[in-house]
Amino acid sequence: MTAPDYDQRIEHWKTALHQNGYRVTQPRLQVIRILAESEIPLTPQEIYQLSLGLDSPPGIASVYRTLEMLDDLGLIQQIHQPSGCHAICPAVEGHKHLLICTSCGQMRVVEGNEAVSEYIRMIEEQTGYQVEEHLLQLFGICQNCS
Amino acid sequence: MTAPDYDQRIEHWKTALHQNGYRVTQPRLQVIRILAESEIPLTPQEIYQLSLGLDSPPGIASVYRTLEMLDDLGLIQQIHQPSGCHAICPAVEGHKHLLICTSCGQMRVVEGNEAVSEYIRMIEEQTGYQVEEHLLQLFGICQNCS
DNA sequence: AACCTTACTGATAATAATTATCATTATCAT
DNA sequence: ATGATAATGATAATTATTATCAGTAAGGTT
Repeated sequence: MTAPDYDQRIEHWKTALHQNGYRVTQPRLQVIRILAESEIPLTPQEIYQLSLGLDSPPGIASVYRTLEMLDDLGLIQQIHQPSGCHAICPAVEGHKHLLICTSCGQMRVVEGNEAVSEYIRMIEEQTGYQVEEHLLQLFGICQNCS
Repeated sequence: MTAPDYDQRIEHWKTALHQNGYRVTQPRLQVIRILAESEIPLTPQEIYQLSLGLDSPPGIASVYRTLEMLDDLGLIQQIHQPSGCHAICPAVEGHKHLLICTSCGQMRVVEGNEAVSEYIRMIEEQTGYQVEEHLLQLFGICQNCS
């Protein structure tokens, strides 16, 4: 993610806090910066460990509280990896999916596709289910690592 | 899942244990039966709770040990739900996906599709990633619940 | 710019989930 | 039936997450 994108995301998140009646506090900003800056998904514990390098780092409880708030606002999402399930990254909006390198962990957002939507509609017809949500994540080796 | 399928799966799993040098013990069989029998994904703790209804139920440690073994053998897989990430079900082989009812939890296996494979190949070309694995799970409301 | 309300914080206790330890037991090849 | 040993149960240790509460800081108001 380039610098302007990065700053823009942070501004967007700060605005979202404001508009929802949350205060923009130092601990929250520290967690937000770590998340927005990272190119790989992070666990709550990893975020906490990274924060320890900062001046007056947040307590572990505030890390969890901030993540819960960001999740309520839909600003982050969980990554579900074969190796573990509590890594977190900025939420992917709309019809997009995550592509994650199993070697270096780098993540990349890719566009969804009409073919996938079509597949889901077909499954709905076949099964009678109303599909409300889908989880599609791709794992592989990125160009750097191969 | 019909009764013959159920028995067949248990026989298959027992054979797999044998062929990989694992002993077919009572605690393992108890966990295997609970998993094969269930129509919904179960957490380790739920499996343990269910086992308490049996004669001489396995210890919690054996439940975890059995799940680790079954996972190593590729016989089970984890379900990644928005609400939590440690539910377990028998592994889906080949190009199939899981469809899970967010109301009653019932799961159903659906066939994959050439369109999905095509989408993944397109992403590979666009990004230079070699996609080795993908996670596609659909969540919705089943016919019974709607 | 100082004040005031109260949402938020850090420290830590409590809870829950998972893993490690080890003496005893049960599996299964012989 | 026997013996080697993989596996077990009980429980301690570890790790992750959530709850509690007195003190603090954000930010609207004056």
